Amino acid sequence: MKDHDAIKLFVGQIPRNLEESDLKPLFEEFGKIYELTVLKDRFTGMHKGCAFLTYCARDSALKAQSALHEQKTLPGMNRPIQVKPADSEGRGEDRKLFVGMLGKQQSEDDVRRLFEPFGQIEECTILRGPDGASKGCAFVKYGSHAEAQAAINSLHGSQTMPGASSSLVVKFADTDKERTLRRMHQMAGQLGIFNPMTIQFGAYGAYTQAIMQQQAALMAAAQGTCLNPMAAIAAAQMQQMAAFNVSGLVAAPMTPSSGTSTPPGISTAPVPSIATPIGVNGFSPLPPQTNGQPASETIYTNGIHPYPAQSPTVADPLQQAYAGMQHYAAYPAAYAPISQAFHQQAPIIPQQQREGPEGCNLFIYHLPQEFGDAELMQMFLPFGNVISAKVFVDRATNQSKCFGFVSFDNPTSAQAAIQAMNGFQIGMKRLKVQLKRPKDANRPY
DNA sequence: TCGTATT
Repeated sequence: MKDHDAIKLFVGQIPRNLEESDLKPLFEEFGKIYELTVLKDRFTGMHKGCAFLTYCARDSALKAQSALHEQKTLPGMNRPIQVKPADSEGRGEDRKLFVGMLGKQQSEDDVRRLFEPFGQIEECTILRGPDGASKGCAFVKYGSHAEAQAAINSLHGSQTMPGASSSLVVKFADTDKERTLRRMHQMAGQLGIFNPMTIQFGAYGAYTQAIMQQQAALMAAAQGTCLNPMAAIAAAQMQQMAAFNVSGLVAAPMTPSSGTSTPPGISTAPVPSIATPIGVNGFSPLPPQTNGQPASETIYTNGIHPYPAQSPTVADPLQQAYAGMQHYAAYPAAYAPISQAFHQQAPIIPQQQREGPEGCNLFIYHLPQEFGDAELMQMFLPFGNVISAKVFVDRATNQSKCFGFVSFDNPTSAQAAIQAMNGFQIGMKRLKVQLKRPKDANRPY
């Protein structure tokens, strides 16, 4: 039915209105298709904009890749179609071996001779330092996974090379992903990033700062437009609260039981309170509401507001902002268990809609590294009804790329958000908030 | 630095 060495292709940048039957003709011209599957969300059935494609013949896949990959843009897409081997195919890593515990004086030829009996060697590289001295290890790539496996079976631990401290190591080389992960862990070790305490405080700190400054921006806007004594009073009150909150949050110990012998914030003891919502669910770090105001409901549905749209009036953002501030002020560790339970029950509602109407979609750059979709949403909620908030994430590292999109359901909210948030300082950076580039409307049919 | 999605 299909070649034993067939390649499964990943196809990206597919318009979400195209199904298998629409795509088939496009790909069939390169050969007989064995399987073509559009990826769908497992719960909602939502089209993910990509597909897997396997031809019966390996050659067809290669032809399709070279003819289509980055070569052609499907209607309605901004970027060219992607056609390349799926991640599951590995990047040749499944036939590449890492060889350790070689003798320092062994050459590439020596290693080749050792590995030749098990198959066709495509690549053989000794790892060397800057001075050219062997590091005692190498990469050997075979033509197939089976050959590589045979080499492992026969050679791993089979002998000890002169000058090596233990027997020969022969294993599959790390995949790119494994390498990246390893690097991340190394960096994390140096920076202490993966200490749960640190990452939570990092997120919370930046988030708090963003909220505080956001309040200031909102108040400035309110004062500027209203010239109303009440606004001035409200502003003064909120500034006071901001000061209170900052000191309360950052300086106070987070739990009564932690840190008797370590300073607050550096404790390595388990911290069940604030840590859990962010770390486990990626939810907003805001605590449960205590005052009956609606501003924080969104938090518990992972940023999706379960109620009809808030009106984008001046009063509404202020009210919400105010409610948010009270949460910070009032948040004690005692809320932790409630907060935790609440978060665990929060429904996961996948975002159905990504993009709003023209003029409603914002592009945001210079986001703090630790901001996720939820924080982005939270930050723009005061300006109107947020349809979606998406932070771009590097797929290999799961790290934010520090930019994202926010979509409102109306242009007025979008403009208000630009007014208030563009140039907004967070840490060392200033947010860049602008309308998303409109996708090219005048494409020749 | 412009909606990236890998069963």
